[in-house]
Amino acid sequence: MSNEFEKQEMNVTGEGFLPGLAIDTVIFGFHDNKLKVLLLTYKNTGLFALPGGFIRINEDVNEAARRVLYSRTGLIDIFLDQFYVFGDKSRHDIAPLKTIMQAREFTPDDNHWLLKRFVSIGFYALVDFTKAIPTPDSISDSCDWFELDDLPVLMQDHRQIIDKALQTLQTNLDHKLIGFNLLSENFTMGDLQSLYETILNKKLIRAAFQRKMLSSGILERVAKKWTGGAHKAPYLYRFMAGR
Amino acid sequence: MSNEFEKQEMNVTGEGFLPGLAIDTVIFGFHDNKLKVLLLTYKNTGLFALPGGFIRINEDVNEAARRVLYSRTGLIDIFLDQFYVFGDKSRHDIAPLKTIMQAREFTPDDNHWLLKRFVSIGFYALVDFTKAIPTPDSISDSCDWFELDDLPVLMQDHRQIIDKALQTLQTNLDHKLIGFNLLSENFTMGDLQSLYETILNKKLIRAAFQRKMLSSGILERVAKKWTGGAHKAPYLYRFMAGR
DNA sequence: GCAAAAGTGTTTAGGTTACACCCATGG
DNA sequence: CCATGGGTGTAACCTAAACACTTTTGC
Repeated sequence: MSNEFEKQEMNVTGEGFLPGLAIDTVIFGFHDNKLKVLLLTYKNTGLFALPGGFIRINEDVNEAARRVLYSRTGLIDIFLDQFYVFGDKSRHDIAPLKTIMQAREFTPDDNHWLLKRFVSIGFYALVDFTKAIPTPDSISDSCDWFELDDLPVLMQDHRQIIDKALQTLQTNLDHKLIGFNLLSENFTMGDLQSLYETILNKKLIRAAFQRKMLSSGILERVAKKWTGGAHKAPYLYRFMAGR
Repeated sequence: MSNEFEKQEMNVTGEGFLPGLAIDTVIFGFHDNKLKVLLLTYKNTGLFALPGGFIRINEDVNEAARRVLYSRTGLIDIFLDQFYVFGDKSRHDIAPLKTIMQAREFTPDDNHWLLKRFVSIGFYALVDFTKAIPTPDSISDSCDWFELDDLPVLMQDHRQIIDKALQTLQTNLDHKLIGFNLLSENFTMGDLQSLYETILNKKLIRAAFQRKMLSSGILERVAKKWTGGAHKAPYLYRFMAGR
């Protein structure tokens, strides 16, 4: 179903899309106690990039971002938010784009629409790592998770976009209580704490963390317990639907 | 000096500007214990709008916003921040634009660049009311302060833009300590408190407010005192340069 | 039994609220 | 001298930090 979009993304005129405007999404996942982001890889070029896309003529900007998120992960109803517009003229850098196109046997004209200056609206998304199905787009070879503290060199200003997204996530984590979106439906308090510790990059006090979370009233204790380790079985918690 | 821009803003092709992309600025001021915003007025049309503008081909988006702010107020080095991108397709509403143009004896073609769909980047600015010199742009008749709780009907989605800007201001007021930008260089604690009360729309406890502000360490007490009322002379405070 | 992780109780510290009191000033 | 607004002191209150203790489980 996304074939139709993808064909359009590669068309020669850029017709059907708002000109000069793009979306870049920083898709965060959490696995093995590591924060990860989803990157597109271009195998024959050594280039890495954030998933992104363009806005269709008859589409809301936020809708376009959801479409990008869906087509890279297969997920809907996911936490997704704008965080910044990247609009410096200095970000205009056509070399990597030319490389990518040429690696696909396509030599673009110098005023090909993709080589024009773009202003990009940055979005960040929080997804359940186990549920996302990374899917490359029409001009990339693969789409994979990369650890946030072990990122490859990224094209254009995509590294700054990730940094700014992480900052936003850090400042909103407490305030908006959005961490759950990175975990599976049921999780232990330990899972949640190590998620927080990873995002904020600092140790938290176990007892204090537990009480703060419980007193916030948004966690529901699921009666079931865990099976596994050589220690007391932790409760499982769930984000309460009733806000 | 802004003549050059303004001529361009009215040109027929939109040449020199990024297509389909605009800036809208919510410029906040504070006077007589009222929060105000700067609006452009179109006298022969009954239309009101936020100051806005376009981004020049060779200009950063944030630069463009500073240029708009400068050309409407004469102010530089002002608090100015992005807060949201308004990109719904439903905001495309050409009727008011046609009205404005026709009121200026200009009947645009239906595919005039100004009548195309625009995505707008919302900025909010905090200015010293006494220092700003409201200045209309080339297509408006005047530029004036309006009380936030007594706004006229605004064109397109500008009312929603203001509402979202106010929300952003409210949530950032404590966190980022940006209130000072709305006052003159020196102010009393009472001034600051009534500013906070106006923005947050609730009464604050005097003693608690004073201590919180003083303990934040960003206020410097200026030795001079106030002349005036039938009561103890309050200290004047100043925002500390040393962050 | 012991180590490890989980859950909770208790004490302490720091910040906020509420209330009180004194200060300065103009009428 | 008193009403008014400004500044600070004090105690009550609440939340968070620090620490301790108990529970559960696999080895």
